[in-house]
Amino acid sequence: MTAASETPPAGSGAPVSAPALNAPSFSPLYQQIKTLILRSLQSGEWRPGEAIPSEIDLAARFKVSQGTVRKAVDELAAENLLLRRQGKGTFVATHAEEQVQYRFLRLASDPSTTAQGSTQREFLDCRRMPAPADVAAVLQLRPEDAVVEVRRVLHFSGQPVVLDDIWLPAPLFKGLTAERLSEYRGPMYGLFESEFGVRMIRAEEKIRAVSADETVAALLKVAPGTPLLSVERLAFTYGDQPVELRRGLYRTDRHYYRNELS
Amino acid sequence: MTAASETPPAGSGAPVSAPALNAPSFSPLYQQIKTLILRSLQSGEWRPGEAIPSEIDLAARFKVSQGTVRKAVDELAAENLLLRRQGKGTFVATHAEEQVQYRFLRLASDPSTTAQGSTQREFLDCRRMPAPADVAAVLQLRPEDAVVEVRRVLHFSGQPVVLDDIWLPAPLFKGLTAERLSEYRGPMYGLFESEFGVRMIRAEEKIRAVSADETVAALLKVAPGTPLLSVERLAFTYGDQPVELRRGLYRTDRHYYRNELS
DNA sequence: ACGCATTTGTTCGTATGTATT
DNA sequence: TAATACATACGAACAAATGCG
Repeated sequence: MTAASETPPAGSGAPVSAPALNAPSFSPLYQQIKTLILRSLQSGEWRPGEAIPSEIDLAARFKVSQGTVRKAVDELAAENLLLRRQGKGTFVATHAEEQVQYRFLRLASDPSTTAQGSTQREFLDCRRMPAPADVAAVLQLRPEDAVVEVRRVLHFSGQPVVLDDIWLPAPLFKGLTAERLSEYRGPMYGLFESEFGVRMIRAEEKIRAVSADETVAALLKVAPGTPLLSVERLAFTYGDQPVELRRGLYRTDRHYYRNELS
Repeated sequence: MTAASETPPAGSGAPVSAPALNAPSFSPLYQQIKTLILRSLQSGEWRPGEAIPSEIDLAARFKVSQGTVRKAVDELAAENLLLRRQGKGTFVATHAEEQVQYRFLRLASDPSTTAQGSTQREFLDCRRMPAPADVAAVLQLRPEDAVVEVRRVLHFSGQPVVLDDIWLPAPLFKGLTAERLSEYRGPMYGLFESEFGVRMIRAEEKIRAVSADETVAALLKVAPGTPLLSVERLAFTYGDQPVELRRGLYRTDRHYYRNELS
């Protein structure tokens, strides 16, 4: 991998990679710059919510043109890792201090019913334990590794709507307690960012329909057997590293999961 | 709306819009070009699967630089309306002849079970009828307007998995019959493109969990009361015009609805 | 209130690289 | 090999939004 800072291209559009090798590991300059920016994000050089250096500064730093930096930043912004604001700068994406809370929550409320009342969070449990086999598998842990297990309920307009069971690799979240979760104002991923330095940048969800069992029914205040949406989310940080497994059960009598296709 | 072909910008970056009006209807050049390309797509000047003119040709036609055309095309490609292929050209997106069939179907199969067997479609019904009130509302029709109602079942590896009820504005789909649907090889939206000139470019889905009633249970071969995924899709053509309402019920015992968050 | 500096956004032009036919 | 088309990269200038003095 030819570092751009090592081999500044000569005035014209000279190729950057070693021309000897015919193919396997070539990538355009802007992709290399993108990787370097990503590395700085991952290393914590710039923190969530902060501005990164201006395009001109980055161009000088990497010894490339502003346009090349621009294309790299464009892609990172398209992936929601960066946020561009004209006249102000380019900022590291964050789950905290965001206009719309819950960047990853795709729940919307029925128009016929409640006009988005307040949202409360209720933490039922937060304990350290050995990873269950299935959890360990998807989080790429060994079975004996410890995880933090969290159970919580989200209420909208006073009604329980979401029951979440969450598993996190314990080493990354030392000191996480129900108290800290309850005290924190704002989304859980915001807490993870600021207190534990773990940034969720992407997630995959698998959605199914299931029946409420007795326990779940009591927590969500529905009749046993009520159909619920099962949302299994695997969330990733930089480098496609899975750092959270979340199994959610959603009441969909007054809410629905919205999705856009294109 | 200042047409770019009317007022070619002077050598430097001169403003294009009438400077008298202080605000409401200004847009960057590339956005105007994007609108013009969109108009040509909508008018059918280029058909799905076909190549549009080269960037250089478009630049000459609209009297702008290649870079400006490029930015317009980039956005249309990002919205999946166009498809760029290096060395070959830029093509109008299509639902037919696509590597992955069913561009809009987010169903994936459990790894533990079947290795993606063949998919069969079974059309149970296709009739013309007055639009039900709720259907008319979301399709922006008057209650007396006619719609085509289609009911079908999708089978994967021989098992019924999806039951779809579909409503289409009848005037746009004259001559649509169960026979034509059955005969056509490939996705339904491919048929709509080639036979009726209706192109689905975007859709919104609302997902809930529901119980199978007697009728549905029989069709999907599950026990009554089985939880099913309810997927209500509203599909749009150019200009954000809704042209299809689809209510799907998915068995999620061997499949799941997958979604990516970022 | 005004203007200035900073930063991203837009637009042009040119040249070269890579993929396809 | 040559022609064509998209992809990358540079440079330059001006526009628009923001914040500060």
